[in-house]
Amino acid sequence: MLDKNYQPQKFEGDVYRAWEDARAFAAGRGDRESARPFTIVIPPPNVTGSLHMGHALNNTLQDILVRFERMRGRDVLWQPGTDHAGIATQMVVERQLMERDEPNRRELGREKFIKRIWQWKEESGNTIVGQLKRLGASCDWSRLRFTMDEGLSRAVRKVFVELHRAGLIYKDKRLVNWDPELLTAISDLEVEQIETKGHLWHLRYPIEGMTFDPEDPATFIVVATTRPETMLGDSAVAVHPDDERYTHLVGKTVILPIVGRRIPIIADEYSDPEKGSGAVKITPAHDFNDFEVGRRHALPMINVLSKDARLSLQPNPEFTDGVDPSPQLKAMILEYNGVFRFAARKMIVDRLESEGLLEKIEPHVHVVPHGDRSGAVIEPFLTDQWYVDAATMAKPAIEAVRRGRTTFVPRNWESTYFHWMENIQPWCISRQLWWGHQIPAWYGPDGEIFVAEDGAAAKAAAKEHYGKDEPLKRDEDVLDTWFSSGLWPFSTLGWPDKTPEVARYYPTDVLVTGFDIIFFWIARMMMMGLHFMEEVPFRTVYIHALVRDEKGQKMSKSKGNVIDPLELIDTYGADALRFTLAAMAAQGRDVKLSGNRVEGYRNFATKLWNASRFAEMNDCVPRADFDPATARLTVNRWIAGEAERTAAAVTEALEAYRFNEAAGAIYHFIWHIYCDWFLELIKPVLMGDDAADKAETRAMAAFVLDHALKLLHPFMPFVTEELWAKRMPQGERRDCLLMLSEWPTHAGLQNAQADAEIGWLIKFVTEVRSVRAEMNVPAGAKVPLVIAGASDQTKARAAVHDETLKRLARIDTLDFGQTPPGSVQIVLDEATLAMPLAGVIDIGAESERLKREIDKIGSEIAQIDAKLANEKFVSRAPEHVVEEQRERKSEVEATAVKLDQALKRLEAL
RNA sequence: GGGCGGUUAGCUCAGCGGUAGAGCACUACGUUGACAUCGUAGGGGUCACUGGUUCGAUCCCAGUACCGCCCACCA
Repeated sequence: MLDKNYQPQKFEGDVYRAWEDARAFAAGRGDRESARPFTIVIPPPNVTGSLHMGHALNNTLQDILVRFERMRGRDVLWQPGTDHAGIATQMVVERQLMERDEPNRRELGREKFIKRIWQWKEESGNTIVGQLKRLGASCDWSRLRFTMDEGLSRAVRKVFVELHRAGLIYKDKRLVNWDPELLTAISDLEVEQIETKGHLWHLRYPIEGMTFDPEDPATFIVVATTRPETMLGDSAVAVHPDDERYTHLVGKTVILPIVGRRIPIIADEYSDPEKGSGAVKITPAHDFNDFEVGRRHALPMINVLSKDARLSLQPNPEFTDGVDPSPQLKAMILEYNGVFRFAARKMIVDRLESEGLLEKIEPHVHVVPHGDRSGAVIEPFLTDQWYVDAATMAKPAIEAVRRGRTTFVPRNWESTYFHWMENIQPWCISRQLWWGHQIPAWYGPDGEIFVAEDGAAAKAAAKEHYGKDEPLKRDEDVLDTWFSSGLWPFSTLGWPDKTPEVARYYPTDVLVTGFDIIFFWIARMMMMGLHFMEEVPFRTVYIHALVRDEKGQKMSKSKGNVIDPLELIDTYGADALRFTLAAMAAQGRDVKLSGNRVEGYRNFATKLWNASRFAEMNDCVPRADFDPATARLTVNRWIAGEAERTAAAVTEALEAYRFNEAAGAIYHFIWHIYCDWFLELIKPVLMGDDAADKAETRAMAAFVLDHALKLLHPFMPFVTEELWAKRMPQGERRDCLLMLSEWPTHAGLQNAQADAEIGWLIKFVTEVRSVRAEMNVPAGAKVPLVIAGASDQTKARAAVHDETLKRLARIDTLDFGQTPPGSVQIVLDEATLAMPLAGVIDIGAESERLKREIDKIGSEIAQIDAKLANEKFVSRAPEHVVEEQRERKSEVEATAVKLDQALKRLEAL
């Protein structure tokens, strides 16, 4: 017996356990050995993470696909796992140490700190796995992987070594995005450009050989800068070669204020005459553009900052222009060193101002790079880092998408992918962190680098190189988290071992993810997959939207507009949340989530629950020997056809990744066809006493309900599985789980005659109800009805469905004959439905109603006439469109005639 | 600066070269033998604007306005 109410909290956990107990999620099940595999790798959530709405959407869509294909008989592998998320995780544990007043990271030391993180990971690292289970995710959990598992770490080392050997990984000294708070390099992608109100300082640099006079512009050159503190590291002033204002100065030298260093005025096209003063200071060690200018002109790169963004001036020849520092300079260095960058800015501006070297300060809006994790202003910083030659590796990855070996859905994301890949920069992969894959590179005493998969191999290589054993020191840095994520589609399958899984499940079928990680992740997987597996990692990339709040804003903790999916699951059930996300996941549009939408779909689950209760109460039990194609009753033939059409629509939509259309189709079928009409139409049969009709109808009601449960299962797995089992007469689970049952693929159940007849029936009932309501006939009142002018077909139909019509339209007697005087009249095809309600209704109102109908239909006739009178329309529009209009015209005209007659009858009273 | 997307009912969104749709909200009625987490009926839209293509445009094309996102850019 089903409970009276739908209460998802009561069974979702049990249903999930039943699936797990049956090992229903496992790939390579015995019954699917010869089946085609279907593979999805999960975008691994951070171990630190807990389920947010983005995960909920992402995993719901994957689960829908996976359940759909599993029911279609494929051998499904949905490969789960989590990501070690280098910076994020390290920060979480550091924060925890701080909160607990425990020794910090540095005090602990690397080894103990890493141990601590592992400990944390064991304790609370898998909360998100439990949360994904609550969502209903049918991953093969027995294959759960973590990016820092030994196997995956081995893959990382092998990839590093091989790419290094191929010259695709190299070490280089160049500017990186340096996070002075986290004290690590980060990649371009981890930098967020934030528009900031700042200032533009115009500085006067005195020209050598002239006596500086603030009143005489000929004695100095003005440079504009947003970062005056970096002027200590200037090594040139650049002007545009064509800028006539400055031509006479090119080749001259200026004396860098405060420092006194002599630096050249150079001509370089980088300088933009429109910007600032047209002359720009060049600080190669602290600006990406200046770095390039510096390289072109072989300028010294003078670093004036420390790793934590304090002034750090070295009185070396580079800094002092080769001369011994003066006592004043020494004093200045002492004064400035250790001053934080923004404080230094003020000190320097003040000093320049006092010396008459500050021309003006303008307010200035510009974008400033910030670290996406720390929020700190990023410092371009000159360091040694490891890089991947992304430009080379991108080439096959671009080609693969161009040739359609991997396809994006929706297609337009391909241009985003191409644009980025074609302009890709060297990828900085080293991070000055402790948590992650330590770079497999060792250094000899003379700095020689030995890249090898382990220490022993490095040692051997060193021995061969030096001719004897030398002490080696391992690179302390770790790899960018995305380096290991890039291997995910094959490292999770056991690569570099030649496992059966690699052979069977790679390449994967589809990757489901948000557009925000196209660059971070998709691009890297493409590069790595093509290089190491010589095959794309996935055939299709389905890009879904971002989930926003109901006002369309991105959810964020700071805005406080975060909707917690787990709370929605608690309140409405996982199925309601899943269905909402699927129904709103139209391609190319963000998902704006509102709570009452979820509530609406919870109500849908309730509806289904109650329909199942109805089936239960009426002994509508599936019968193994029942063949829906043999149904005799029109209503049963009709519903079978509708079920078949719906299956086709859902299937087609899912194949095209149109989740919202698939969801819409099954929703409409269950609620508005099966419940609203079919169940109402069969009540008289079920209450009646024709045993054969009853048996057929029960079997059909059960068959179609099962069919609907299957179609709905990918979207609402819990309630469908529960109903599948519980509504059986024994109240016991069948040996077969719904999730492992077969997807409906019937054909030949449609029947045009049945469709027409039930269509007529529905129109009949709807029209009568509508007119009753309009005429204020009390809802409870039963009225007589006479059908005038009925054809034989109509008479037959009315006779067969006599009880149904009476029940649904609230009619007490249903006869054929002439329209009685004083009737409310409805034109239905060739017939007129008359309800003799003289005395009950207002004749005037009825006459008004008929006139409105006549007006409406008149304007439609006019519209059609205008079209048909248009010679161009008749000659140029496709034949079937013209024919359609002609047919429509004759139908509508016939109706108009009948309406006129009806009105005349009424007025004749 | 480069690119992408959006503008359809009060709200959130589908859709489409030929009668404009859903959910929620709203109004009226309703304890009809699954369901008030419901049923029946109803109101509500110049499909942002301007041109063009077409027999016909909400839909295709161009432009405009507004909104949003991505990439680039510390003068």
